[in-house]
Amino acid sequence: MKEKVLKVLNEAITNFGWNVQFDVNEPPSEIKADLASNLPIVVSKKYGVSPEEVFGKVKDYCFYNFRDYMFKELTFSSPGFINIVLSKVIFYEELKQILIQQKKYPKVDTKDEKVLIEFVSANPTGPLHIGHGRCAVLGDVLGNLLRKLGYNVQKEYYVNDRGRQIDVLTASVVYTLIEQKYEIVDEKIRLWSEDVVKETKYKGEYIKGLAAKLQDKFGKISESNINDVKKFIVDTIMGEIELSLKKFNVNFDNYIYETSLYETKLVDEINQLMYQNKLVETKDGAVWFKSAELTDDKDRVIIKSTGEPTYFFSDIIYHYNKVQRNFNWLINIWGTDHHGYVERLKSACKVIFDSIGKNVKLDILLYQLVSLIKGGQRVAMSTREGKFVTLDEVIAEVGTDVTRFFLLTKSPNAHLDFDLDLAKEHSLKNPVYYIQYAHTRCCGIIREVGDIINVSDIESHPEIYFDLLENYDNFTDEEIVLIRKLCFYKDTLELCAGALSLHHLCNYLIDLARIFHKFYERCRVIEKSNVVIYPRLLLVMATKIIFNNSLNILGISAPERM
RNA sequence: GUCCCCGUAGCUCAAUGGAUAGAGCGGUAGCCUCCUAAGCUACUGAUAUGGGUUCGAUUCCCAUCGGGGACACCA
Repeated sequence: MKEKVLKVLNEAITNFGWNVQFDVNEPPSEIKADLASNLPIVVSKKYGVSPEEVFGKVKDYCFYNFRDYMFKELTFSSPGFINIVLSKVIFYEELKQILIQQKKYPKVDTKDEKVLIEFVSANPTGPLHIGHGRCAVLGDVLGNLLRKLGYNVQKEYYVNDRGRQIDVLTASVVYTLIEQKYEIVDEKIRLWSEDVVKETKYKGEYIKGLAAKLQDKFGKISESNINDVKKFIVDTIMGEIELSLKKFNVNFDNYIYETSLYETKLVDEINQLMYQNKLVETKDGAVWFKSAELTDDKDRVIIKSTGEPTYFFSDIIYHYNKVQRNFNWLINIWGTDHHGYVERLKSACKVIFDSIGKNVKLDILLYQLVSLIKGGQRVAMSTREGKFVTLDEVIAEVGTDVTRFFLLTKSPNAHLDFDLDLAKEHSLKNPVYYIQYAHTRCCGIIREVGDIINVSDIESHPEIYFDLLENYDNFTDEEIVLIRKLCFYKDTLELCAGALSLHHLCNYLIDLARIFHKFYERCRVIEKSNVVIYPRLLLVMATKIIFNNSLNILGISAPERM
């Protein structure tokens, strides 16, 4: 809707030789217009023409070319806004598309970009907690949205299954086993694990569970099978993580393991690229990436003096690997605790992608961490210390729909306090139920109407009934507000895609639900004499479609009854 | 010390530089002979502080105060 108006207004100013950036937005509620634009004042500023004059010219142009089809009324308000009342034709046009396309609405052109969204990627060292949940839902829903808007999207989880943390994890589990059954572990491994846990170890309850499983699976643990033990521990934890994600209705297309990157030729290729382009140097027995020459404040190690690659090196390989798979829009979703790492990776990727002549967009989306409040106290979460409330526990307490919605309504940039007690108490009064209830009311009406007329007829051939809509002249305020809101659905999706955040859609839905509940109170579809008012029925059907489609993007259920 | 995010109603959060700052929860008072009252209506109530830029600032800039986070040959 906005897009169409924007296009016409742009055409108008181009016609007069002006070229400016301006907005088209919904005006404040006290202004009786569908859309408003700051175009007059913006042009006035740049070209020294009075806003009134700009308005006059634009109005004439719009009315001459698009009256009836698009504009009903254009008015000026100071200091330089143009208020737009749209013709009902354009609203009906959109409404018809909703009814015809149904689940497929809004149909869009296929986009060229091949998108890879990498998110969660929590280290396989323990269960997911609520912070991972936020990341999971942000990525999952962003993927759904971009898919809906015509992009080819893959959702990927990157598993860091090597490095020191895996050693510490393995040692922690083995050490726990030693405490219970000393003789199961060979001396060499015993000494190794005791040495590692002296410094740091994982302390959660789940470590004991893993130790028990280890005993069942291996019987005896020695140097010869320690790598299998590591793999078993990682696989077991990843199995749990995948289960949690599934319960949370988060779906990944692919899991990629860090170790698998080292089994390919990528490492040699990257090394060659780096040396060829003089991006690295050897110093103190380690290999350094010369990032200080880029945007970093100092150089960074990629191969330690022990010969072990660092996480940074793995990440360079991983991103190279993404591009090798022909993705050209990479979106990473990270916790804000990684913000210092953003520029480093971006600049490294840029030089490497440039050197192989690939044009790739890399967006790194940071979300603020979630603080869990329990008993009025902030709970510091630490996987290593075993202090956390798992995602599973939260879901069990308040449910998937409520948790997802709670995590999505807030802008990723906002700190988030998840008060577990409050969430439990409020789960029955959650806004998500307000939205779902509006949907069930749509279903209820359609069900009742079904007793009087054949509804599936209308659903399969809505175009036959459009005349009834167009010839219905006495729409009430509630109906007009509802129609307008439905027609702005697509704009909301575009807004979310532009901002890479779905909270706008959540707010839109709360708004739509309120508008629909009001409509429900004021505008009966079935009159007492069992007469069905068709235009209203079509509105209800369109509303139901919008609720369904958007809840589907959010991964939240749309129940028929509650 | 350097860097990043945030500070809006009693609480949890909205508001791509726009017009009289919006919701939900809570509180107060009403509304079911009628498509589910998990609803509707009315009232209640907020931009941390001080400057600046702008026709216009919750939004941008500077300072102050407060909260969270990051600054490894960890991942």
